[in-house]
Amino acid sequence: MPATLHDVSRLAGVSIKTVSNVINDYPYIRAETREKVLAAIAELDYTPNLSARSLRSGKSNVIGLLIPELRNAYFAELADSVMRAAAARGQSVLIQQFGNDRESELAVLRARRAGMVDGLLYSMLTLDERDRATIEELPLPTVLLGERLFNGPRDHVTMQNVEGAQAATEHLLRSGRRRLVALGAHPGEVIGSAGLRLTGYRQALAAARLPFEEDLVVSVGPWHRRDGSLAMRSFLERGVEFDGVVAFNDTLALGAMRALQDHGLGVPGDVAITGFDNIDETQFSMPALTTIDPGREEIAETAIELLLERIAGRVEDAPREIAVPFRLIARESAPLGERVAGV
Amino acid sequence: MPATLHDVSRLAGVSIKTVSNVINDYPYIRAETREKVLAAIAELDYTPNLSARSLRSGKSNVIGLLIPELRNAYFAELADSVMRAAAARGQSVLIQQFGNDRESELAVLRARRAGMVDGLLYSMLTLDERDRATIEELPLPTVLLGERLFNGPRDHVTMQNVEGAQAATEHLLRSGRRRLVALGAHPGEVIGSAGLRLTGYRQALAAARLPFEEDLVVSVGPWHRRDGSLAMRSFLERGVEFDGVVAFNDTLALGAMRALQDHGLGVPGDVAITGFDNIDETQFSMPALTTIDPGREEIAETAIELLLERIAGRVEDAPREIAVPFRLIARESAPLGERVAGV
DNA sequence: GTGAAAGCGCTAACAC
DNA sequence: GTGTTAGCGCTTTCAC
Repeated sequence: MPATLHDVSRLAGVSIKTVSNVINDYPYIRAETREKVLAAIAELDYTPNLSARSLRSGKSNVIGLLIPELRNAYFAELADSVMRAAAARGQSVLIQQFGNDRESELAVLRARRAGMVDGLLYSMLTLDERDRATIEELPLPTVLLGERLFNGPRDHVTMQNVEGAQAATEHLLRSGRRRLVALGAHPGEVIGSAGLRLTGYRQALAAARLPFEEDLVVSVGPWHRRDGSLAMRSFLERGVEFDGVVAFNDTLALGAMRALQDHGLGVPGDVAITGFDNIDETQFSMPALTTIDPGREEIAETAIELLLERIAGRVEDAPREIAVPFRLIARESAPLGERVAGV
Repeated sequence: MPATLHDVSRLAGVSIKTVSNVINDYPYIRAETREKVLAAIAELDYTPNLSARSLRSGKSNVIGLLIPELRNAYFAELADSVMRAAAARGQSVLIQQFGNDRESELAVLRARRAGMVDGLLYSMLTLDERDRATIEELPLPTVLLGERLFNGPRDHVTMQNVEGAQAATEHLLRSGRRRLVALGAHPGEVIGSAGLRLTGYRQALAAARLPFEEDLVVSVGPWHRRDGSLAMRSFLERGVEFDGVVAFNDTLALGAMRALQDHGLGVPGDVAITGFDNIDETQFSMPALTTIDPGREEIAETAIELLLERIAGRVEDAPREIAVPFRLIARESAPLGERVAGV
């Protein structure tokens, strides 16, 4: 049976209010009183009951993080960053995964954790414009992390998808590649990561006055390594000529790289390839992967910051949208300055 | 202002207890009453306040998961499995990372979340025998996942470190390799993962009547890809002959593989290599990594099960220790049946 | 500076 | 079957 404030106050010979004051660093307490209280706390090994505290105060200091799945390296690293940023501000993080389908994503949103969580960091995956109302009506302070629902109903911290993909594509073009596969498209999608990155790819081609060829666009559903690998394999069977790949994320790129090499193609000799996300692993792949660093740390910091402001009620104004700067990280899979002989 | 039980009861024209009964699926309620209550709940969009519920009931249905860090793929995948197992039983998971140093590990243990979490799943990293009392006195139901503190003070779900490492080593020996590097040792450690896996390695050598050579044991502190890569690089500089590597986890193996290939050595042609953990990525590395699958899913399921039993107070007996079965997964980096010409 | 007391929203005796 | 009520442990208003 854990000790309560009452136990402490009884042992210290003061009132419960005084104990509460000590715990909450209320400044005007006689030093001697504080000593007594602290001694009693130590003796009883007292810890405040957090349920009671949050029932009374209306704050739990817990933030919910809604992501597709942790076994996806990007989200694991994002969660890691979010938890560090949260911990630095005295907040805990309750993670909820919703997988890859719309139904469970909606289910997780519906399952409200009133009183258990003060706010939500939500990385959208499958929801879109028709779910705008759902997002708008979430009963908790919420900051969005995905890329859908622009001019959205909520604060939104985004990475620069279009610009990043454009930079990756331009990087390949600059090194002399001309026939670039876009790997990871989601047909019909416009404002999701896939749609935006495809836009960046197209913009880079247009700026270079190169034609956009449907033939070079490869659709891939989930962006896992296996999917990248399989998609590239079947693309190779089609016999379409190409000398570069703009993969829409790192795991796709790593999977594709594997398929290329299995097929006897050298990277970057025959085919140069870029990824997107800068997950840890890209530094250590063979070859090391050129990628776009979307600023994960900064996204996490900013999102937590915005959310805590909303929770504190410090801002009442319209939703804010913050685009975090990206960086192109040139590594071996698509070195800079290289010029290809063939093709 | 969210609706409360009172609001619902008022609107439905029944008492608060009746509403509570409906919510908690108390069986003996007139259908008509239940209808009225459900209608009121829907109209007010009522959700139970979880802080209040857990203050009152003493249960939060939240489980704490203490792990070193989520950016480590093994722990991300473990967390994923734990969260799925927990979700299937109506539990949420609050993850706390403590990094790689003893001090923050102790700090996380000390920071008790009384009332916020019903129990702990704790994957020990740096603590050892001298911390036995600390573990023993944790004020919450706790199930251990790491490998230290055998015959420990708590329920413990372990992977078969010794047996797994022995199987990996035997696998290499069976394919004709004779000079096997043990990669990832922690000098002086006995009952941690590194110590146990080294024991497995030694046992396999002994069983094959091969000498144990200190020269072939490579120490690596944290088991990240980079560390594996660097350690292998400096080992290569020493010029010691070898034809196989038993890496103590997958990321070490992947890093080492990279260093080997950079050095012009073929895998598995010149050097065969095995990992440990069976992280997703091992299927897609180049070459695909032979590894030990420690049974992550089953570990998660079992650990949650034991923990919930403890929380429910269904068991009062001595701590249980459960070793989950492992599997060797032979892939390209160390194929079975292969016989090497050289060396 | 410190104490008394109300009440956050819920569950569960207990009464009827 | 349903209602009344005490109280989980805390914060906070208001006295003094």
